[in-house]
Amino acid sequence: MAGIKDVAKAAGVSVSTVSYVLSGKRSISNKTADRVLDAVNRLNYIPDASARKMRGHLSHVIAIAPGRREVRHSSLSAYFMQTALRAKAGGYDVLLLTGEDPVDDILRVAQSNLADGVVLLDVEENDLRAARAAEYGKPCVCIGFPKDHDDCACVDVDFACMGRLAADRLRDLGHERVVLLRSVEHLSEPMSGYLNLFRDSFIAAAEDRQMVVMESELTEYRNFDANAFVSKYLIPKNGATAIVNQADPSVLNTVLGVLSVSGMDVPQYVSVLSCGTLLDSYPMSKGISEMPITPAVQCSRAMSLLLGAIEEHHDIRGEVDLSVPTFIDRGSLSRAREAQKGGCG
Amino acid sequence: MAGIKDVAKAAGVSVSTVSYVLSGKRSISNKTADRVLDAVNRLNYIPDASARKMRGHLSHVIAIAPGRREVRHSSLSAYFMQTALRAKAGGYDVLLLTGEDPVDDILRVAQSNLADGVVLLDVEENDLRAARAAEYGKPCVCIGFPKDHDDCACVDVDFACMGRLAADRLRDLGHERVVLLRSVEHLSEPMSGYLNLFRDSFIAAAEDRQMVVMESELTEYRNFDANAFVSKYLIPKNGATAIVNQADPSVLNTVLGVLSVSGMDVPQYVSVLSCGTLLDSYPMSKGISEMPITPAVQCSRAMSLLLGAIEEHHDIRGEVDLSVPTFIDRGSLSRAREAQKGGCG
DNA sequence: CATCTGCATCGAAACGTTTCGACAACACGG
DNA sequence: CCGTGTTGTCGAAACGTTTCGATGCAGATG
Repeated sequence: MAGIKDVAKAAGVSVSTVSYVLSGKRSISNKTADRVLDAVNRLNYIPDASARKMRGHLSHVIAIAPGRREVRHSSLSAYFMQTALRAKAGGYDVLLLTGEDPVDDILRVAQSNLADGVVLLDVEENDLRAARAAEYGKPCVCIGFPKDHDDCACVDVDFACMGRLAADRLRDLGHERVVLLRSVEHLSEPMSGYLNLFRDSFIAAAEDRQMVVMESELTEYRNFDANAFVSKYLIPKNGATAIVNQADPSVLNTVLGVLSVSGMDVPQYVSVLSCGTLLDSYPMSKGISEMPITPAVQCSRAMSLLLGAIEEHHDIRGEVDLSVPTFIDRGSLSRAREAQKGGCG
Repeated sequence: MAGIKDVAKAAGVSVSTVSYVLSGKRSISNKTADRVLDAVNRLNYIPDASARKMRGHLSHVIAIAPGRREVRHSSLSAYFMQTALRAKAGGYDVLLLTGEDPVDDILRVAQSNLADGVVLLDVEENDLRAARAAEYGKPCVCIGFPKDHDDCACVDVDFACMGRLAADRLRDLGHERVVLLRSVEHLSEPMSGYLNLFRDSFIAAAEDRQMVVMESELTEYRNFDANAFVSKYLIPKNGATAIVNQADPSVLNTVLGVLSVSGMDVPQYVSVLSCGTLLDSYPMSKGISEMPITPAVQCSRAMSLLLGAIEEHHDIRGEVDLSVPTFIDRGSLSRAREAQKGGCG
C-alpha cells in the first residue's frame, strides 16, 4: 500500500530520485541510493503495475489462448506451463483466455493493452483466431500451423518430416508391414491438422519405400477394442511387424497390455514407435520409443519470436518456424522378426 | 490506439461525457449518448486497462498459482480452465503464475495490484504459499486443504466423507474383501494430503464395517506390474471382490486390460470403484464408476468466495468449504460374487 | 577568473482514464 | 418572478508512476 511518495518522504528525497534509483536510468550517489533502498525495504514498496505502464509502457503480460474448451489431451497443461515458464524468464506474466468467443477475448485484452502479445494454442487448420490476427494490434504467434497465417508467426514440429523419418527408421530395421494406430481424437477434432499431416506424409514415405501400411479403425474411445486390434493386425501371418502409434497414450497402453498378456513381446515380436505424442509425462506400462511433440521447444521459440516482436519491433508476421522432430529411444524398436508363420495364437 | 479524447472530439462532447455514457454513472441524453456510441464504434475504442484502474480501481485479474512445476496429472488443466471460466463469468481474467519461487510471484502480482485475488492449486499439507497468505494483501483461496489456513479460505471435496461413502457403498453390495489400488503419485508427492485423507478414512470406515482392506504396493509407474497385482490380490481364494482405485487412470487401465484378457469380467467377477480421480476426461477401456474430484465445483466455489471478498469485502480468512462427494455410476459395481473357489487361474 | 563539463537532484508534465463539483438550462410550485 | 429541484454537460483534479528539462554545485580547463 505504500506508494513512491511515501518512500521519497521516508528517504528524504524527491519522488523522481526514488524512481531513478529503482530504474537505474540516471546516476544517483551511493549515499542517496542506499537511503532510498532502505526505505523501499522498510516500507515493502512495490510499484503499482498500472501506474507504471501509463507512459506508453509495456504491460509485461502476454495472453495465451487455448482453442477448444473441451480439454481432453493432457498435453495442454504442458503448453501452458512451458509458455508461462519462458514468458517469466523474459520478465512476462501470462494471462489465460477462455471466453466463449476467443477472438473477442483476444481483442479485448490486446486492445486494452492488458497484454503485449498473444500466443495461440490448439491451432486448427482453419483457425479464426489466426485469421483475424491483424486486428489484434499486437504481435501474435501460433503453436500449430493454420492455413491463414499472414498476420501471425507459426511455430510447430515439422510433422511432414516426422512422417518421413519414421518411415526411414522402420524401413532401416527391416519392417515391411506396419500398422498405424490412430487416435479417436480425429473424430472429435477433425480440424486438428497435425495428425493428418503426419499420417499423410508417413504413408506416402512408407509406400515410396515399398512398405505396406495398414490403418486401424477409428472408433469411440470407450469402444476401442485392443484385443480386436491385436488379432486383426498383429497375429495373422501377414500381420504387421511394427506399430506406429498416433493415438492417445491410454489407447496404446491398452494395446501393450494385451500384447504383454499374449506373450507378444515388445520389441522382439513387434516394434512400437509413437509419433506426435508426449509419453514422458505419462506412465506407460513399458518404455516406448517416440518422436514426441515438444512443448518446451515450441513454447521457447514462440516466446523468442514474440519477445523479439514486442521489444525489438521485429515484424514476425507470416514467419514459419518448423523444428526437426526428435527421436527418443526407449527400447521398443528392433529389427523386424523374420517372416515366419506369424503370431503366437 | 484511439483514446477517449479522440472519441470525445469525434462526438463533439467532453471527455467526461464519453466516460459517463460508457459507464452509465450519470444520466446523459439519448441524443448525446448515440453520438458518443457511434464514435466509439467508428473508432473502435477500447479503454486502456491500466488507465482505467488508476483511481483505486480493481484490475479485474485474479492470479492462479499451480504448485509443483512438474505437471504429470492432467487434471491440472481442468482446474486452470474451470477457474478461468468462472473468473470470466464474473468479469475477471486469470493470470498464470509459474515462477521459481511461487511465493515471490504471488507477492509481486498481488502487491503491485496486477491481481485482485489469488487462487492456489495443488495445495499440499504444509503449503508455504498458504501459510504466507497474510502477506499478499489480497484475498486468497486454496483448492485443497493445507494445515495452516488461517489467512486464506479453503475449498475441497470432503475426502474423509468420500472414504466413508465408498466403504458404505461396497459393504452394501456385499463386498467384504477389497483391495486399494494406490498410485505411485504418492512417491513423488508425499505431501499431497488428499490421497492419504481418503485412504485413512476409507480404511477406518471399512474396518468398522468388518471389511478386509488390502493395499497394493507402491512402485514406480514404469515398474507397475498389472499381472502381479491381479495374481496377488484378485485370483487367490481369498482375493478381493472389489478394487478401490486411487491410482492414475493409466495404471487402472492396465489392470483393466489384464482383467479383460484373463476373462475376469467387470463387474461380474470384480467390482471397481475409482475415488478421487477424474476419469471422464480420460479414455478408459471400460466405464468405471467413480467418486471423482470435481474441478468445476471447487473452482466455482473458490471463485464465489474470492469475488465476494474482492467486491463485497467479505472476510473469508479461515473459511473452509468442503463439498459432499458425488458418485457417478458407470456400471462397474455389482453385488460381490459368492465366496467360491475364487479366481479363474 | 570565466567557462565548460558532468554529476546529483528536483519539480513538473505526461500517461488515459474516472469522478467530483460546478453550472447552465429548464420545469415547477408558490 | 423567485426559489428549488432536476437534468445534461463540462472542466479539472486525481490516481501513481516515469521522464524531461532545469538547476545547483564541484571540479577541470582555458
